[in-house]
Amino acid sequence: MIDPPHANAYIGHMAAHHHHKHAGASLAQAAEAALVEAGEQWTDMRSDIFAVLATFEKPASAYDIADLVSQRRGKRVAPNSVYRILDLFVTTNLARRVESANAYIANSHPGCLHDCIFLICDSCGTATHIDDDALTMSVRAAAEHAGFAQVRPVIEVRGKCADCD
Amino acid sequence: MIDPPHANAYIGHMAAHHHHKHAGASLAQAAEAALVEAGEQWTDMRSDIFAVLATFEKPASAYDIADLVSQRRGKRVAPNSVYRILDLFVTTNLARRVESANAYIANSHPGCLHDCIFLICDSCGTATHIDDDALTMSVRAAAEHAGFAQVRPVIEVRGKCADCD
DNA sequence: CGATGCACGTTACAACATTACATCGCTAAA
DNA sequence: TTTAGCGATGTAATGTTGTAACGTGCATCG
Repeated sequence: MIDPPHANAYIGHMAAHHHHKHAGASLAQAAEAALVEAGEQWTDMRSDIFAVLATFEKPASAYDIADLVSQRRGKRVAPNSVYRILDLFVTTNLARRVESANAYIANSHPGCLHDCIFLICDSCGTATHIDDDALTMSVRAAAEHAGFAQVRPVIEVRGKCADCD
Repeated sequence: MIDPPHANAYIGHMAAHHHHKHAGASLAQAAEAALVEAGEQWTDMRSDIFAVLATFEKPASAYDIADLVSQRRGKRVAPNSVYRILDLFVTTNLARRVESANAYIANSHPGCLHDCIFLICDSCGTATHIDDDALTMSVRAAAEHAGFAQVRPVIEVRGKCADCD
């Protein structure tokens, strides 16, 4: 089976659902709601860490966050504590880990669960994300076809963004 | 535009070209040829590092490799040196970096250039890879559609392999 | 009141990665 | 033949990312 050369052209699928993209206070509120919904507490520490994470344009390392949260609280917060909470955020879908950057980024629509595709600029480091469920579902399907279960796709694209190009 | 529910089903594309999958000595030979082809030298050190890398079933960390190469040579080889050579291997397509594992894996068909999809088992750590050019081209296209250039897709799927499932 | 559970603190350490500079061996120009 | 240059590797130090083990404070509930 051979695909014709044009078979791979990008079609521009859009997800079948619509997102309410949050920002600022609205985002924090949505995050709190999602975390409580998951049966977890919205503590001061978690709130601070989420707030700091949300201020970043680029994926933030746990250490970046630890530094800023330390400043904000006037007291050293160990990376350790930050990792614990970041892990919680990732499992509850409030944040994502960007594997190719060893860093984290706030989910701008928490509570809305699906795979996403990150585009990370090698020059300026900013990350944007695409939602293309057709594509991510195909990746999942390919993995399952190969006998994998409980799959968690990691789809990231490194390159030059439109600004840095 | 809304995709019908079945639109994401996995179709099972195969690449339009055929690979000669190398193993053992044949693989080392192919690697040497590819490196020389790229205008680089095939030194003893590079040969040893490639050989060690190729023995791994699972993605190998630079430190894993450093340890084994040190044994093999009876003399400490610093991680540093290993990283240098791994970087070279990655840029010349003799090896791939598995971002979600901070580790490297030999390319079983060096000289054959295309994106690949890794499946990494969370239980046993083994990695297999899928070639699905339709899928990877779609990812590239999606990124380019978003204004990215010089794109380098990182597509990995974490999960449970058929054996560990 | 005491027991339990959870969030967070503290310390130490392990794992991954880079930087700067030194040395060695080869080759090409003087 | 010397020596200047260059690529590959060695050495040492350091930076960054991630985890483990264990302690403390605080709320809730019997």
